[in-house]
Amino acid sequence: MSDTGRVAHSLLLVDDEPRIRRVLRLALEDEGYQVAEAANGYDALAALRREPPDVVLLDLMLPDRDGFTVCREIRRASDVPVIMVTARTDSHDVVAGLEAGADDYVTKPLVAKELSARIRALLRRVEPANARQADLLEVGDLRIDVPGGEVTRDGEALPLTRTEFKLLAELAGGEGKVLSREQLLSKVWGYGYFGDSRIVDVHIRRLRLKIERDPASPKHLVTARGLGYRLVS
Amino acid sequence: MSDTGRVAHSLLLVDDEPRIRRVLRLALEDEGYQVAEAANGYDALAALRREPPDVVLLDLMLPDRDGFTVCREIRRASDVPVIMVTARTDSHDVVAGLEAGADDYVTKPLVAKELSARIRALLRRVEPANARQADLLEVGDLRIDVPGGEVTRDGEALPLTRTEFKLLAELAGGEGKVLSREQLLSKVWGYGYFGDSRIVDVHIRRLRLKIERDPASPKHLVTARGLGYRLVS
DNA sequence: GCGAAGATGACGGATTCATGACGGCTGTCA
DNA sequence: TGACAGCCGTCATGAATCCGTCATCTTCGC
Repeated sequence: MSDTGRVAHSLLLVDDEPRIRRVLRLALEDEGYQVAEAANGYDALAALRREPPDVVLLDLMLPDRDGFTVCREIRRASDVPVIMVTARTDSHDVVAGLEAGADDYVTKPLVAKELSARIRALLRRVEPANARQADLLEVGDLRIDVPGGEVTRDGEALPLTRTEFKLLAELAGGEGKVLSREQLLSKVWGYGYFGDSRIVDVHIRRLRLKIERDPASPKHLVTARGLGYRLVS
Repeated sequence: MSDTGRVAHSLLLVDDEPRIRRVLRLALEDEGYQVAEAANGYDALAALRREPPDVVLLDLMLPDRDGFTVCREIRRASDVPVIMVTARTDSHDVVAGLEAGADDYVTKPLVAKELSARIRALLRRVEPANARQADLLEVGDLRIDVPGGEVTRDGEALPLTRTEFKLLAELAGGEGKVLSREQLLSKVWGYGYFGDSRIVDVHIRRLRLKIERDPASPKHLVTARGLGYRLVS
């Protein structure tokens, strides 16, 4: 899979103590997360509506209503992953928190690395379900269905080979930017490839024969002389 | 994989201490789970292969290899939910366990109710993904009745064997996506199948002979050369 | 017009898949 | 229990096609 363009995961940190929020925020940002904050249940629900995060970290003791209730209210409208973060270690609270719909329950004082690992574990479980839709690229009149391994024009499938497809998908992911032969080689052929970089030219040509209406004067798959190739709409 | 919708969830309990296994088993059966046991990593992997449970409870200290390794080996072939259950409370171990692919990490001595709640929370997260397989799939003129184990065309039942049916159902569930031989092997033949992946080709062919009007030029069960197969309408 | 970079067409080796055949295993039925 | 049919995994073979390389031609920028 191409790790290209991986954005930082976003967290919503719900806790009434500014000092704890600050500590946690710094630690989590350090782990590479993008952190938003809320000081009470009301703000949390508002923030959730406004901009759904990837994971919610929810303290149990909040000024307006307790964390269990907030969690249940979140669940009424959303499947967002929720981790309870609280000082209450009693087993009954753990059960109550999980029953309220939380995915995990960790107790303060907490170790940032552990919290981060739990967030990652949860994301690992949740991500695939979310990623299900994203992979449809469109360039000009081409539709590139990455998981389907298929390119269509006017609903008609184009018979691309594996290498051609990977090459096209890579160029399409570059959003019109010029990609050098070396970049394409390493992404499509893999890092260990030591052959002639002219191989790119040949496959570019084969691609053009299939996706360009007039392969002799390409409109989409354009040469950037001395630099590489790029795909434009 | 719950072929069986509303039957009790099954757990695989991996721990080398018979006493602990007994206590846990009783507690978990009390909570309504169906519990299988394994005393070491080797047995665990074998049991997993034989009959995949809904959740694996994995002790860290095993006689043959440590739980981290076992977990990684499980992950190499399966997405089954794993909860580490261990006496080691050190935060480094928690992180290592989660990094090895576990979904949760709980420490002994443990409270049955809490463990049960964590299992439920995990299942809640995982089930929808499994349940996504609709009961009745339609592809082209085929109707695939998954729980009924039957495929009909024009109201007429096609005599598929078990393997053929599972293969077809898996492909139909993929919604036109390309599924690699490895994916199909692990889903249809199950975790840990080590035979030749050409077995997929052979069954694809047998399927084609039964579902395609012209098996020599398949319209539905299409080859994605170098990638795998996919089912299109 | 010249040199460099890219385009083009052809070719043989290497992959990859389709196909048919075979033997072992299992469950069934007498 | 023994015969039998059906299913499954393995294999050998042959065909399709994909891929990397090369030689040559064309185009572009100066």
